[in-house]
Amino acid sequence: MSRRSGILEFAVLGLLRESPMHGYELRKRLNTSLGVFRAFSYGTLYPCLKALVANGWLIEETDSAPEGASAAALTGRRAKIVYRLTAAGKEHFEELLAHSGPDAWEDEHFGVRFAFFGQTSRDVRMRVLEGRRSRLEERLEKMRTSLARSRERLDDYTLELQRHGMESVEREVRWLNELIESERAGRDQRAPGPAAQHKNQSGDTGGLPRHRGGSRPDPSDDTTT
Amino acid sequence: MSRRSGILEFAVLGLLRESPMHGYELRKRLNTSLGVFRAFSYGTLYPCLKALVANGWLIEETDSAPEGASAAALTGRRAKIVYRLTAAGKEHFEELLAHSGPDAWEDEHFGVRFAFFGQTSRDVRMRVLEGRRSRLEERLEKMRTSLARSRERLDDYTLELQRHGMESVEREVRWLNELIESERAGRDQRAPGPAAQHKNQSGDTGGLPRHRGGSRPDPSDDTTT
DNA sequence: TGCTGATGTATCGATTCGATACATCCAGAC
DNA sequence: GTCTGGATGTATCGAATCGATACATCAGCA
Repeated sequence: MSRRSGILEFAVLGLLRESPMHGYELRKRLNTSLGVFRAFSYGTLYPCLKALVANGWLIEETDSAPEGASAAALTGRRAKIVYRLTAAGKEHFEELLAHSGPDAWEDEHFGVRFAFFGQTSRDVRMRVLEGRRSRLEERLEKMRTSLARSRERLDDYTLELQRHGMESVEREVRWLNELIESERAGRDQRAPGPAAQHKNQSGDTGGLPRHRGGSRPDPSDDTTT
Repeated sequence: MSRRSGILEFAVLGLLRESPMHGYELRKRLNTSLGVFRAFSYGTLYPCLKALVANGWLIEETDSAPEGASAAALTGRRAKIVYRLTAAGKEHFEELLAHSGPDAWEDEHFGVRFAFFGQTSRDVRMRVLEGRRSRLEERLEKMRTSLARSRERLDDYTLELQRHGMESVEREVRWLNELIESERAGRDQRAPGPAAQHKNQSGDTGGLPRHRGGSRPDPSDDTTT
């Protein structure tokens, strides 16, 4: 259960909180709804689901008898497992939501955390946003240093690569600034309550930092895996 | 030797073409000079180096006797292996450079390919740039579709995540457009020759697409691994 | 003197990927 | 009518990769 699967677990719990789902659908959601960030494979998802069930956070229901009442057991229907969040699972997810430790703003986690900001308390949101920002600023600093050190021996294309990379990070920081700003502005004004549906009021709230970048393996790509 | 190691091989060969290096330095370069894209671990790099040596594309030289002439073998000095490109290796790299197949514009490859554009022929550059662009446009299309399908049931933060993701990709496309533009403009005007040092002439050439996004595991992060 | 941190090579277990097998169902072509 | 392709759906396996760590040398510096 390394860095990665931690966030998978979080995402699965979060998605199932909304409604029970099949593994298949879960994977699709993971790779589209949750922002362009990461394509988890079945080889990762199914073991994760099993682990969550073993922990008592999920239960699996075989959705038998889709039509006729008796047809169910008769035909020896295919498995079709629907995963549902248990009370314990919900509680566990709530705990995870409340964490705002450093890894919440690492690349692998931030996008998913952000996707569930709707059910995250305002102060945790703030901490994560600010943590993310300082993380990126550190990164920028390092990029600047290393660029300064090596500028001379680099050719144009490499330089352009560097420049563009930095610009992207800078853009992301600006974004975070807007988001933080708008969180500050909205203070005590809007309840942090779960799943607020305030539908993009006036301007727009700001923006979210592109998680793993605007380019990833193409989550919506239905390469079976 | 899956998708990934293919590009590692390419990058290693390319870096060693410039000058021989230790594995350690190689890794550093991989994670900084080559743009913010990917942190390869030693567990991947060293096996890769061995494979390249086995193929005859590299030779390893133990850089003995750093100071005194005889001190070398005496103390049983530490290994310190310098990798150097062989003629065969150089030839192989040249071949790789000439390829412009679909995977050249996949996320994992594009950044590295771009970093070596200095020694890539103009038409290959064009093909890769255009391939990349259409790849991203496909992606955008899918994102739009999936967003349209699910817009209603998504909360603000999720929506914002989507929006930002798309915007990043759009930005990247614009970038590619500028790059393609400027490649077209410079046609027959500047020799495609290796490592052109035309130092960012007037405006700027355009930009390169952020490879794995403006945010990656932090290549310059000296977490030993 | 001894400490710390950069340089440097190397490996190992755990995780994750990518491909694939297999099965069901439906819609549209023929 | 039935056949075929594609979406849905569960599941596993070998290979690739990661992340951590061990180990060793050397420079600076307190």
